Amino acid sequence: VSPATAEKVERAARELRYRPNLVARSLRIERTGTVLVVFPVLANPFFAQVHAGATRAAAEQGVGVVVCPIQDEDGREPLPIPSQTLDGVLTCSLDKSQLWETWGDTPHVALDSNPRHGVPAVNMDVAGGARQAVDHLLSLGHKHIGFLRSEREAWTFGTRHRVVRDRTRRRARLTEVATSFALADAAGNAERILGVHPRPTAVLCEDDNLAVAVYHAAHRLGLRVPEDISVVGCDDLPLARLMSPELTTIRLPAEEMGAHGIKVLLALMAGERQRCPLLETTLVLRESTRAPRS
Amino acid sequence: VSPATAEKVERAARELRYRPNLVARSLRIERTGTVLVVFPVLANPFFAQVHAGATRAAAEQGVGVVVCPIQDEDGREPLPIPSQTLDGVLTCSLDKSQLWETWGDTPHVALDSNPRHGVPAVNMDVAGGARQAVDHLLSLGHKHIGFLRSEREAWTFGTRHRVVRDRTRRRARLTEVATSFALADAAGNAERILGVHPRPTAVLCEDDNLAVAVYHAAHRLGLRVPEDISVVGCDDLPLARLMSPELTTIRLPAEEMGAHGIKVLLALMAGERQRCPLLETTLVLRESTRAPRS
DNA sequence: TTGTAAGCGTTATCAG
DNA sequence: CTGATAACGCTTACAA
Repeated sequence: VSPATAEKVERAARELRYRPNLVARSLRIERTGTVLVVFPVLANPFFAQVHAGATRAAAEQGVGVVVCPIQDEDGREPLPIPSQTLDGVLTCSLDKSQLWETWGDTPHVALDSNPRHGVPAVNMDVAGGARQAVDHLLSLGHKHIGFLRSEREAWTFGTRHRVVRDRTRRRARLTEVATSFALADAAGNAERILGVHPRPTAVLCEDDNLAVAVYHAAHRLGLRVPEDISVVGCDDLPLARLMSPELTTIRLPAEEMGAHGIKVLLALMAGERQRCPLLETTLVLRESTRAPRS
Repeated sequence: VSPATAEKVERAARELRYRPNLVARSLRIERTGTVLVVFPVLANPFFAQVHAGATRAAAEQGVGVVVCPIQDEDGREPLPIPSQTLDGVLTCSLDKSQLWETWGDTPHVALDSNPRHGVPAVNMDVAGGARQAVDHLLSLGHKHIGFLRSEREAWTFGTRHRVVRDRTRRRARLTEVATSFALADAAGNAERILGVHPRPTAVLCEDDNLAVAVYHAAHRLGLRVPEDISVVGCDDLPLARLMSPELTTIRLPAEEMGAHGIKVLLALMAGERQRCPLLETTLVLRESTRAPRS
């Protein structure tokens, strides 16, 4: 374009306060440039990390990301889902296949979900992480392990549950307590698992926040971590390094999963179906685990 | 419509797997039925409550809500903002007027923000809440109050800061420490404020999470709450009732603000400008405050 | 009750 | 390099 006309056009645009109509543009080019990321709840640092990874990966391709949770923080009340004009949907930690119909045939990739649900899934090696955690406790000599697990049904929780049961079989006693992630529940259930007789010498938690509840309960019961009770968390939230003693926890590649999910989704939108490798998880050893008292 | 034709149409629709194109529909009716809610960060229960209120109020009018944070959890890295096709924008706890230009002239209401920024603002009585908290401590007889405040500039923090300074003037000594909300910072700064000589007998925190950090620091320094140090939080997160001792904190009407914000926004979209009353805040007295040792 | 046509604001194509 | 025109898929108004 000639610089002269370009200038003329730009001035006219400014004078008329011209704003391109993005809806019309989307209609014409047949894409909105936006994908939706759906989480169970908003206020969880793990999901925030997934989101950060997804958002940055999407931005690299000029795609925007908006978020929507399906529950409020108490984890009870379902929240309405926006039926929006979107290029794609990325769900995280949701197994509800009924929910997936909300978006008809818009491209959909699931993070941290059952890979057998017909939706391309990007997953972390949840089983491997759990295995490392259990093996760590067994190798320290623990013979009675508590498992403060999620009462919610989900692929992650299911696989973790299975691994913990299988791996402890004939090697240690296992005491399970199911809980919601709501703080009040977690606090009560943490006390319950520490109140079992005989008491477990170590507790495995589905989540770092639950580990906080266990610390809290231990404190109330006059037990010391890790002298009286070892604790292992999951997610490696920033919080984990600030607890005293610092929390041994399973690190999950949250950001990486978010970024990877977006790549698979964008590929899917372009018509290509990609292979999805399991993302690596590692046990981060800190101060909250040691051998049980003899 | 005749039931016969209706049936015929519906069958044809099913057979052809017809999906209405929402973009085309939006172009024609000139609205998308979606508003964007923007928060500083994702993983904060306070914002989650605001979101729940906003989402439910919007759903009542058939409007969907999507969310977007402008920072990642560390509070450092800015995240890209989706420039989307939206009917309106609700920002929460953001003062950055530059950011507001992102949405051109789409209707915009600001929550918890400076009312003098030309954008309709729905606010809580932050000043009143802070006043109650300070007065409570003064009436207990505290003569040296610590204020663990946010280092970020924002309308809320500014007003609270002003109230705390004005209200303590000539009535108590005031020791201020500014901090970010990042856990590592908070932990360090909590220790700093308790390390001051002479030590404050009470600490006021910008946020319940900061109060957790203060509890933590107190514990490390061998101080007991509230015998050695009184603590007051802000937000009344679910967490507050689970701390031991239970936290005295300023309750902010988060859900109400979200719902009210949506109402004002929808009215604005319809062309009406509404008055915005200050939403009530109350100090919730629990166990973390008492008179100082004499 | 059913069918037709115009128009929303873009982008893309094709003459001038 | 410029200007006119069709098409995206829907809603709405009006005619058959």
